[in-house]
Amino acid sequence: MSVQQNTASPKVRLFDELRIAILTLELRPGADLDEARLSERYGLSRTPLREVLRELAGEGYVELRENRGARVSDMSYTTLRDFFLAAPMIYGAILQLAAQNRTSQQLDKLQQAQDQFVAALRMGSPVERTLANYRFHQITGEMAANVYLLPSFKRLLIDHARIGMTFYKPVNNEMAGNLSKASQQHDDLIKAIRQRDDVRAAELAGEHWNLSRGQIELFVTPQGLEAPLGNLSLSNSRTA
Amino acid sequence: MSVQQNTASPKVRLFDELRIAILTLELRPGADLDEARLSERYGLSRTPLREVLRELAGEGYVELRENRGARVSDMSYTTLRDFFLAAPMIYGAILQLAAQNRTSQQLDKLQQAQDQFVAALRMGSPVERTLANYRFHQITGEMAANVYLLPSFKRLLIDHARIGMTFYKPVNNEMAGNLSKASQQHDDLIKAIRQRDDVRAAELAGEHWNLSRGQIELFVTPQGLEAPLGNLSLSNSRTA
DNA sequence: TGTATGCATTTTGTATACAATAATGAAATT
DNA sequence: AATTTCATTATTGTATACAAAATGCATACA
Repeated sequence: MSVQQNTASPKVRLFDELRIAILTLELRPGADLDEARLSERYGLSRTPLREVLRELAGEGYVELRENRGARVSDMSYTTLRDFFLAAPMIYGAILQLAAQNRTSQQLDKLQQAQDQFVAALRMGSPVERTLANYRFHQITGEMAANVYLLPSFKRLLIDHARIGMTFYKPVNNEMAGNLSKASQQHDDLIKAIRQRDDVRAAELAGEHWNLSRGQIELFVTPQGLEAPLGNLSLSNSRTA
Repeated sequence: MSVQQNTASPKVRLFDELRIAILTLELRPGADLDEARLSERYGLSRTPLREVLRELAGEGYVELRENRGARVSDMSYTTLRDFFLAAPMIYGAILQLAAQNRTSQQLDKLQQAQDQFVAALRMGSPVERTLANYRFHQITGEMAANVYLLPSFKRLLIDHARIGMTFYKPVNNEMAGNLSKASQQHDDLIKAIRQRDDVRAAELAGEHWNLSRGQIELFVTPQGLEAPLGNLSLSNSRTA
């Protein structure tokens, strides 16, 4: 991870730590955010804390309810459906624009993010992997640099990270293989973006998305268990 | 306009009035928002005022700069280009989803908004026309009800209103005709949405967008003046 | 037993005072 | 005369105190 970070103001620190905690599900969707508790924990009075909560709400991390405090943005099967509808379109557009508009500095940053992603795949925790992947796509958003697309893109990235934390635990070989495929696709994306090949970038966006979707579906609709119903509880039926 | 509105809390009132003022260019892009002045004007202390500014920033109405106050979100030719890129895609998606998901109550609201739009066309000011059009499309956004698309859609609506205020002043017959065409397209959209015909709705979205784009282009690239260069300043050359 | 009512507690919302930072302008130096 | 420096002023950021609203709980009642 990067070195200096402690110079940031307490407000920025609070903002970032809450963001990370939400992205990594350390703060669960729907969790209540108590102002008094948070302000004490971060050594900040409630006034700036409330401002931070509003800024987080603006980006979709939390939801504010009048006279009833803030909570971490919820995720239901409805939002999962919304996600599946919106993500391919927005990701495609962002990556296409990224290929058109990227600067060479941004390209370097993207490569660094990918290096961290690879490192996280090899020996990192799910949290590190999720954050590295988040960072990779965040940079493509910066490259695209379209003020009208970014709000939705950022919102998608938040929940993609959270969905990933839920569903991307590789329990079998197929899932583990998917992760290395994802890494390969990142490399291909960098190449296309470097060459300013926006058509290829959009194409890769589609492939990357399909892989991601497949991974999620492996969890949402797992292969059914094989034991016949009546026998299921035989081996360890102690109660009743 | 609607009747009761004064029951709202001063905070909500401030929020809405600022929103309207920004949408109608009463507050110009880039304009400074002084906290002290605003808080005095609305009889609200700076604490809740600052919270309102952050909420407005979250939706893209204003931009916050650390230690340097808020200003109305800027518009440049860069953002205009971004707008042209993003708008057709997002509008199409929103209207398609609106046709799929609308409730009958929402349909009624949409018809009311269209009635107000027609009224504004007949005898209203540009401000009323812009706000009625804004409201119409805002309702289609509610119908679509996709949390990931809405942030970008809302951001587009803000600047579409502001661009409209700049460019939709009908100075000739073609422009006036465009407005009645737009109204006709709204009627067609309502019909498609009522029938849950999402394909037709997406198609109409494209047509509606093309009309809007043409209107803007009429202003951005007007027909050149015809007088030859050397003679241009002859008739009223008083200085030099 | 289930439901309503009112009080006590907790939590959120607002105002004000003060601290920190940025903007302004006058004086001094080159 | 132009530019830098420094003090003054204006504006933003934060802490605290208080007001308002919501929550939880005990009691009364059907």
